[in-house]
Amino acid sequence: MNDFRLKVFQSVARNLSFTKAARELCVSQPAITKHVQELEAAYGMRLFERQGSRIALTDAGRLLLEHCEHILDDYRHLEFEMNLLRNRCAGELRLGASTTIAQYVLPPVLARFTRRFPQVHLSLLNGNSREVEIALQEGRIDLGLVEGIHRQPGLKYTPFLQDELVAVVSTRGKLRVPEEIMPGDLPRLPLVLREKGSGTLDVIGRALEEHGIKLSDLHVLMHLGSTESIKLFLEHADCMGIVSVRSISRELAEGRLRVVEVESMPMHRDFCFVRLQGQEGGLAQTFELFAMS
Amino acid sequence: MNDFRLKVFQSVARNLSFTKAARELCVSQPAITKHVQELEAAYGMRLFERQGSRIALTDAGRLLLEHCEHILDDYRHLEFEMNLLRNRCAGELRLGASTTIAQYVLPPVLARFTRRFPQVHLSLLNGNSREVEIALQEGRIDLGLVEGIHRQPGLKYTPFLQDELVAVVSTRGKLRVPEEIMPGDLPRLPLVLREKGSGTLDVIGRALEEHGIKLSDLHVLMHLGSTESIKLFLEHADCMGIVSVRSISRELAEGRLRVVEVESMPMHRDFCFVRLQGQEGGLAQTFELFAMS
DNA sequence: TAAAAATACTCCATAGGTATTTTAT
DNA sequence: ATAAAATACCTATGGAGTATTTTTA
Repeated sequence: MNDFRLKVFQSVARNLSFTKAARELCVSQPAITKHVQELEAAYGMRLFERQGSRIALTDAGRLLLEHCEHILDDYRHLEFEMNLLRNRCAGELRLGASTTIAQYVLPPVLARFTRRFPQVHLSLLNGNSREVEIALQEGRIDLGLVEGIHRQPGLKYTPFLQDELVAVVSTRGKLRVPEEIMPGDLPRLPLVLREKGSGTLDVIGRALEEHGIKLSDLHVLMHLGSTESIKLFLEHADCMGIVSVRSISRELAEGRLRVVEVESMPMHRDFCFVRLQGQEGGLAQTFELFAMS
Repeated sequence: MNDFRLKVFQSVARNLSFTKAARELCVSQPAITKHVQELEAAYGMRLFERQGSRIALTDAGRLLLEHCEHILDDYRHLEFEMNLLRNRCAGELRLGASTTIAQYVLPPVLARFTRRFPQVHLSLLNGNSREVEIALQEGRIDLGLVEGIHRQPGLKYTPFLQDELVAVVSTRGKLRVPEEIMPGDLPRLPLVLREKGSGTLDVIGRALEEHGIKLSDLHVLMHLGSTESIKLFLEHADCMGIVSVRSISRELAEGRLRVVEVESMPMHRDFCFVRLQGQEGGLAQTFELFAMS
């Protein structure tokens, strides 16, 4: 058995898609197929029910997934502790992250990290995915956190978290929008989105394309440079925004915003760590493993 | 990472010898060296202190060993449960085991197994290693347990337990023997050993050879056909026996026998499972995994 | 000098890729 | 017709072997 094979299985099981797993793990789809087939051969049982393109876990698959999570956790702990032993866990760690991650994901992680490793001096560069990758290549940062869409050669990506963009409206405005809408309804609605060049708009663009809609078809009232601006704007205007779920947990909890489901148009993205290829170990890896647990 | 690599490391760490690990896992010694080197490269740290031929675990090695045991346990559980899911866990399982194993190791395991799987009908064939292997090849048994010395082609061995032969004398006899003796002292002592052709005598023979002593140099009072006979004989005669530690736990606890250490002459042997190659899965594997946990 | 580990080399199995076909919606 | 999974085929790397050298007790 080999741990990458387990990671492949885990990814397929979580995404319920060979293709998505391939994207997430940066390998080809046939490679995924083969790994799963090898596993199925090894255990002499099917792990997925293939009903055409729909796949579902079998009992054996569910059992494997449980153990899988456990074993992969163990591996992570092992890596982490070996890393602690190797490094002196002091010095500087220069991070770079794209906007959503830097604003909504990292703060609690950074707090936890500095509490655990007070000797490490952290810095955080803010920029879009491209800028973060360039900073990495120029040696201005040690570890990047980006939306893993465009894979640059020479960089090594490892999956971190999943993110979902959702349409939201104010609960107090006068805009009449049902709980669920169809992608075709979007062009008729007044929208506030992030600016061109942002990862967020990219994801929206690609999701629309799947339904034959172009960004230019939309009725975009305004492009704003940050999610915070959009959220605040929404509370004072009768329009709809599309933002990361991770940015609106408080607003949802307090009932100031509500999600409008766009039927069969998931706006999914993966957050990844990025490092220079061959830069194994060191504080960067310590941080990665710490953030994952 | 790959689980066989971890098994290699575990075996080296337990035996504190690359060569012994190679024997235990049925691979060449250079293969072991390479695996350890790969691990050391991966973690960027030495796992073993090499003081010439003596090796010892480093801090990193100790840490890895801990995690290793844990991860390999997980793998075993996984295999076991996948096995339960695949098999109906009923039917017949025909075991074969060589004497020491059948008498001193298996009984509690068999009891535990039938409690857990009452639907399985167990049978146990008794014989020396060679006989067990022949029974396997002739399809008369499904799984063998032998002293893994002579590797037959077409059979697949997996390590089970380690065993040690020790010299013992009665605590009540008149034989004067110090706590520790040298191998050279053995020919002068009256001995009771197992019969020719037994695995036990084989091991003793090879251990003696290491010190340039032949079996025929010994003063063997008697060759007996079972360990039980030897133990009972010792309690009524002033001589020394050489038997498996696994056979004398009660006698040691009750103070009827005592161990005489033979300086720098370990009489070590590995117990292995044996199966026909390509006979993966099934009740045999269920039993193997059950016995290991 | 003998025993253990390391190195050198050769060979094959496997993992990964691209291109293509099959299948189900 | 389209999108996902499976298959075919090729290549390169890594793991295993044998033979040999190095090291140290």
